[in-house]
Amino acid sequence: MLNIEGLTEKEFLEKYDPSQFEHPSYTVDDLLFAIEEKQSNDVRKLNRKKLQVLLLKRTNHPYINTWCLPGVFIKMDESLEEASLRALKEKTDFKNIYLEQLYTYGEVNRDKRTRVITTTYLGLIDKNQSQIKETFVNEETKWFDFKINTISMKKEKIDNGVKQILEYKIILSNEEIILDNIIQVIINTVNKITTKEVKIVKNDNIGFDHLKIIYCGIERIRNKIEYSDIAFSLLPDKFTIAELQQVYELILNKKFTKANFQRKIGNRIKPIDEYRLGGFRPAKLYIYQK
Amino acid sequence: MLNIEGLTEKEFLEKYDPSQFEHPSYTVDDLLFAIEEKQSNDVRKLNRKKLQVLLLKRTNHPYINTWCLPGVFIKMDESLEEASLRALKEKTDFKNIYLEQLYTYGEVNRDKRTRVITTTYLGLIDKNQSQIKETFVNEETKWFDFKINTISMKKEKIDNGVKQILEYKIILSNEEIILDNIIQVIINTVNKITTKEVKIVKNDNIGFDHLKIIYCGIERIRNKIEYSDIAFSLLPDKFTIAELQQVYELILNKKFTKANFQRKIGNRIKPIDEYRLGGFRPAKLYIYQK
DNA sequence: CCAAAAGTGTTAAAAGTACACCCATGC
DNA sequence: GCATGGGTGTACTTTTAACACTTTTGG
Repeated sequence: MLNIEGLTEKEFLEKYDPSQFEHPSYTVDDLLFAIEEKQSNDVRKLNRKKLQVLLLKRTNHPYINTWCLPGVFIKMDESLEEASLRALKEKTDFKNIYLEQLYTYGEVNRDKRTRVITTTYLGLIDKNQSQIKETFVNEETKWFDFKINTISMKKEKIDNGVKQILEYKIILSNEEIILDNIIQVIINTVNKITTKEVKIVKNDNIGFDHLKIIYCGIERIRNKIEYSDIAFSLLPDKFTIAELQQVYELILNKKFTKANFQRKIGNRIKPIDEYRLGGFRPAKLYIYQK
Repeated sequence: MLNIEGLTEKEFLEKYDPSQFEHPSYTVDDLLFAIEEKQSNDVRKLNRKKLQVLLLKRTNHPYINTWCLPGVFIKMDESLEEASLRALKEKTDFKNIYLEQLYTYGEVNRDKRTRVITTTYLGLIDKNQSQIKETFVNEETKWFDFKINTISMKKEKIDNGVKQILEYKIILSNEEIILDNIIQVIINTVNKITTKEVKIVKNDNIGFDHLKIIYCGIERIRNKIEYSDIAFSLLPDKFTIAELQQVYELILNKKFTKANFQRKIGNRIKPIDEYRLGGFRPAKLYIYQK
C-alpha cells in the first residue's frame, strides 16, 4: 500500500524525521502518600494516624530549595509506568506499591526552563514494607504530614448556570517545617457542561504547580476510597478494623461508628486467628480478601 | 540564590538547553461520542438511539487506511486542552462540547514512526448542536455506531490473589463498514494491589492502540454516568424523560423502569411548559438543572 | 473498680426495586 | 377499541445511619 507520495510504509518510515518539529520536554512525577502512626503517650489510648506526602527539596534552579514531587525526565526506551517506578526507586526502598496514573499537566508556562509536559502517578505506600532511602548528597527527601481543610464555600448563579468556589487550606508539615498553602477550586456549570479548575492562591515554598497535583491526588483518593479497595494499600497485611476505620476517617475527614463501619467493609476482610495486643482489650486482626 | 555551580536562576535559565536530551513526540487525540436517533418505521414506536464514535481514515503511513481517532501533534505554545480543541475543530463544527482528559498512553512502541506519547481527551457531543465538517480532500471522517458486548468472564485463584479475565466484542459500524474487534481486560489482584490491563485480541482495521482508548472511554462514561451529569451532554437542551432514560440504558446496557428512573434523576431536571409531539401521548419536555 | 477500646444488637429513615394501574393519543 | 408510550402510586427490600449496650483488658 502506497501513500499519496507513492511511498511504501517501509520507505515512509525510513524517511520519517521526528526532529522536523520541536518537541516539548516530558517528565513523570510521583505523588506518594503513606500513613504514619503517632505514638500515643497514654498507653490506654489508640495511636493516632497521620496521612503523609513525600516531597524532596530541589537542589537546582528553577525553584531551587522549594519542595517538589520526585520525578524524572522520560527516557526514549521506557514506558510511563517504568519511569514512574524509576522515580520511586531512586528515593525509596519499596515493595508492592499501588501506583496509578493520576493526570497529565501541560500548561505552556508551568516550567521556567522550557515547555514541560508531566504525567503524574499516584502511589499509596504501606510504610511497614518500605522506607525512604538514605538521602543523596545535597538532597533532602522527607515525609510531610498532610492536612486539608475547607475554609470557604461559595455558590453563585451565573448566566445559564452555577459557579461554585471552594477554598482549601493545605498544610504540609514535619518536625522542622510548616508549609501553609491555599488553593481554590472553581466548579463552573454552564448549560449542561461542568468544568473544574484548580488555582493556587497561596503557595508556601512548593515548586512548579505541584501543589495543584497534590490536591488532585487527595481528591482522587477520596473518590476512590469509596468504591475501590485502595485503603488497604496504606495498611500492613494484618490490621484491626479500628486501624482500617482510622484510615477511612483520615482520608474522608469524617467519623464513622464502629458498628456501621464494620458492616460497610465486612465483606472485604477476613479475620485471622491473631490479635493485636495493647493496653486494652486485644483486637482481632484481619486480612484483605477480595 | 545560587545553585551548586554558582549560577543564579537567570544565568541557569539562559544556559539551559532543552535539546541536550532527546524528547519523545507528543500528540493529543480526541475520543468523541455522540447519540444518533434511528428513525422508527412505525410512527407509534419511539425512535431508538445509538451511541456513536467519530473515527477518521488515515491517509498516510503508518496504519494507512485504518480508522483512527482525530488527533494533532502538540504545538510548543498550546496547552493540552487547546490541542484537544484544535483536533476537534478541524473535524467538526461544535458548540459547548463536554471534554475531559481521559488517559495518557506512553508504551514505547505504540507508534511505528518514533516514540509517541499521547494524551487523550473524551468528548461528549450533542449532535443537534454540532456537525461533522465537510470532509477534507482525501480524508474520510465518519460516525460509527458503537456496540460493546461481554463475551466471556473468567475468575481464577492465583498466588495471593485473584485473576479476572473479561472479554468484550466491540463492533463499530455504519452503512458501509463493519469493524469487528475483541479486547481482553485482565484484572489482577495480588495481595492488596489491583492492576488492570487492556489487551487487543482482534483488531479490525483500527489504527495504533486506538481500540484500547475507545474501550477506556466507554468505561469512563459508564462510571461517570452513575455519579455525574455527563448524560445530559449527549442530549439537546430540551428532552423527555424517556429520551434521557434511553441514554442511560444505552450506555449502561441495562433496563430501568419508568417510575424508578424518574425518581433517580428527578432532582436534576426541571419540567418546562412544552411537549414533544408524536404518534402517541405528548411527552413533557425537561431541561437540565443542577 | 474504671477508663478505653472491642465487639454486637436494635431500630428508624432513606434509597432502591418490582410491579400495577390509569391516562392521552392517533389510527 | 386498541396499541403505544406517558405518567403515577404502592408495597417490599436493601442499605445507611444513629445509638445503645455488653465484653475485655491493664492499671
